[in-house]
Amino acid sequence: MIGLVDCNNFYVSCERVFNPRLLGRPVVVMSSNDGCAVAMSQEAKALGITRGVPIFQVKEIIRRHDVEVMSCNFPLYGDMSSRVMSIVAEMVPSIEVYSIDEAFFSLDDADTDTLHSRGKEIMRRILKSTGIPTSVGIAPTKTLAKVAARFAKRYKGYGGACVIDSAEKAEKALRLTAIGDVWGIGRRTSARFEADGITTAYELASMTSEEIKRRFNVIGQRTWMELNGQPAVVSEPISRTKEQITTSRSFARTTASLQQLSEYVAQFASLCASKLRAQHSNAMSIAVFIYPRGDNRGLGHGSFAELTLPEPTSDTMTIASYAILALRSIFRSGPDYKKAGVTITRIADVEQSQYSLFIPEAERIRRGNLMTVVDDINSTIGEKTPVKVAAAGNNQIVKSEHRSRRFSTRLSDIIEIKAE
DNA sequence: TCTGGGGTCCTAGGACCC
DNA sequence: TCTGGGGTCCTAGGACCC
Repeated sequence: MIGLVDCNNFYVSCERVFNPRLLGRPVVVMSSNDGCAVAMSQEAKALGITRGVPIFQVKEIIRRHDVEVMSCNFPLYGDMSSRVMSIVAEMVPSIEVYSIDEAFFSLDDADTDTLHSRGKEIMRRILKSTGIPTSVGIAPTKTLAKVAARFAKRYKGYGGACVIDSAEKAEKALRLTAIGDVWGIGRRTSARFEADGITTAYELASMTSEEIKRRFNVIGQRTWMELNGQPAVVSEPISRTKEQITTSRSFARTTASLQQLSEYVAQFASLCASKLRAQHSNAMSIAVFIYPRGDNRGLGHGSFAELTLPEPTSDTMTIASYAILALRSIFRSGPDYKKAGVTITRIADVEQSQYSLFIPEAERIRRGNLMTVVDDINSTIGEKTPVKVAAAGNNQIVKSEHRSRRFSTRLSDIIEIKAE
């Protein structure tokens, strides 16, 4: 059997751990730049605030009901996530961390009572050790475990943990699950199904395999198998190296200045480079994109440029200077820009990188040593004033007006308890 | 007026190889 | 006038996830 542990309203729950004043109240955590709602407490959901809605559209609800709005605080959520995951890892034979707030795990026993109580025990330990409430779903496949976890969340009777361990239970759950709520079936695919009169997960699971093969791609076929209890979604090896690394932001204020954009792009490139070094890789290619105001889809004509680097590298200075070259090739004076980003691709492990014959190895080694020192400084004493390329400037890019402190990762932000 | 960010997988089509 | 067959690799775009 496969289990799924899913943290409830994760970002909001993290904020509540360190700020009990938020308990029992409507709370919204906003996306970067304080733009959209990305996590809501139950109380905020009840007021009709939905995930992804722009904050300015719900201003009136926020004002009228005194909703607490928080800027997102990823260092906090990331740290809380790894605490939750390490607790789960101690309690199960194997774990696959699927996202910041979810993990699949394996369970070898098959008895329903044991499964249910083990699920509850995992929830209890996580809550006690971290303060984060969770839900658990257990079933023969990942897709069914997802269904089970939704049920655990939705219906109080399960006590937070739901087990699907028979055909009858699966059928009951699938009949109550809308097609678009199935893992792997998004907006586009569910619209296609609905046009054919298929509205529940049960109707999808009941199709014949010929029908599925004729009408859908392999993803649809896998989903169908999983709903019928046959595992088809393979496990990922833990901590795979990334094949693509992106850093992008919307700006607090739009800008028409090449100088300003160059600083932002240099910052994004630097961040990409340090993420690259953290996974011990080099990249061969760098792309820069800029969004003019009014272009929400992005990537209008001439707003994207990709360059090949002289050799595989993770050197901040090389990557930043190529990023600025790429930016200059697409920048036009006139429009206001509201967003930019840098993506590095063609990533390979340092040991497997094939370097240029014409760049002296000594230079490569010197740069590598320099980056190691920079990373060391920044990870130990560079908290507030990190060492960086001068081209990155010193400007705050995004708006983040309601951010909590980095309680669990920064000593100067540690929580204080005052005696009355 | 104001609307996130960072990923993965799959597929079709082009380029290329022998 | 007539001109093969079988394959790999890469990339862009679509769809999806949290």
